[in-house]
Amino acid sequence: MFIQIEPTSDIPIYTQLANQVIELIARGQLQGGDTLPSVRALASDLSVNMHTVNKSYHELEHKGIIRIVPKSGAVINPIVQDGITSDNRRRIIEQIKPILAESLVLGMDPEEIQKLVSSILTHLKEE
Amino acid sequence: MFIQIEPTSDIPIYTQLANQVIELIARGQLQGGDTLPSVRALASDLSVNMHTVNKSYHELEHKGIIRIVPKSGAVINPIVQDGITSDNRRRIIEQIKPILAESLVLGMDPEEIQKLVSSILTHLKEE
DNA sequence: AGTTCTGTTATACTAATAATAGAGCAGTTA
DNA sequence: TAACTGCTCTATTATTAGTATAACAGAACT
Repeated sequence: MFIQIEPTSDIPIYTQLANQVIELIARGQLQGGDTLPSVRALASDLSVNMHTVNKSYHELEHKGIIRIVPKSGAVINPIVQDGITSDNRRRIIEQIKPILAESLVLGMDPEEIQKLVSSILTHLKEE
Repeated sequence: MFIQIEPTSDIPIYTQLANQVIELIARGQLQGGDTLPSVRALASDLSVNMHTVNKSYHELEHKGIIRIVPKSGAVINPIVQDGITSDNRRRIIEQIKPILAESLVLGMDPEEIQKLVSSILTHLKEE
């Protein structure tokens, strides 16, 4: 588990943690069926409070990315093959639209944005 | 000014406001040189506190999208033609990467994501 | 000139969130 | 059995979001 937290960031710790877990899954370094460390173990590892890790795991569960088995552990769900939920799709659009609008206003043209997205996607897929 | 605030949203009011101004600019409904309403006027219009609007304007100024002329008003900067700042580009990447990773993990393939981005971009440019 | 409007600043308060801390419960696992 | 697990409860601290009111000084307008 290669996770690094920046305590001084303006991004909440539990969000940083959830994002990095998602990236690890996208990269294939974590796969469906793999288990995440226990909240206590990871908290100790990152020098962070147990409840912060717990909140992060529940956020991942709420997004449908892991499932938490009480008294046992957190397991990563296999990547869905039959497309994305319409709910999740709506959430993605709501998140990405303001960023795309900002990119346009800051002087990027649509082609440049497409290239940037493509570059990030391939960079995520590879190691 | 067609701006609508959802007070119950989990997105802060000043962020909602800044995002909608950015979208208006991206759509061309607001152009470089146009002035934004005074903080008091817009606050009264949206039934929101003056300081909330003020914070929103300063966020837009910090992003380089408007400039605030003290004792006068807030003016929209012309869209930069000679590309985006490397700083702004880095900020965009940091914001968009976790969303793209989440899209992948939730079952979208890269082509589908590209199409979605393209669709949002054209939808922003029109009307 | 004088009034109004402007962004700005300061202070104060409430509510919600982020993060930490410690204790305990009950089921799982070795 | 003993250690570990997620979970819950309570508590505290710090920060943020939003509202509220007041005052200042420059700009704009009549």
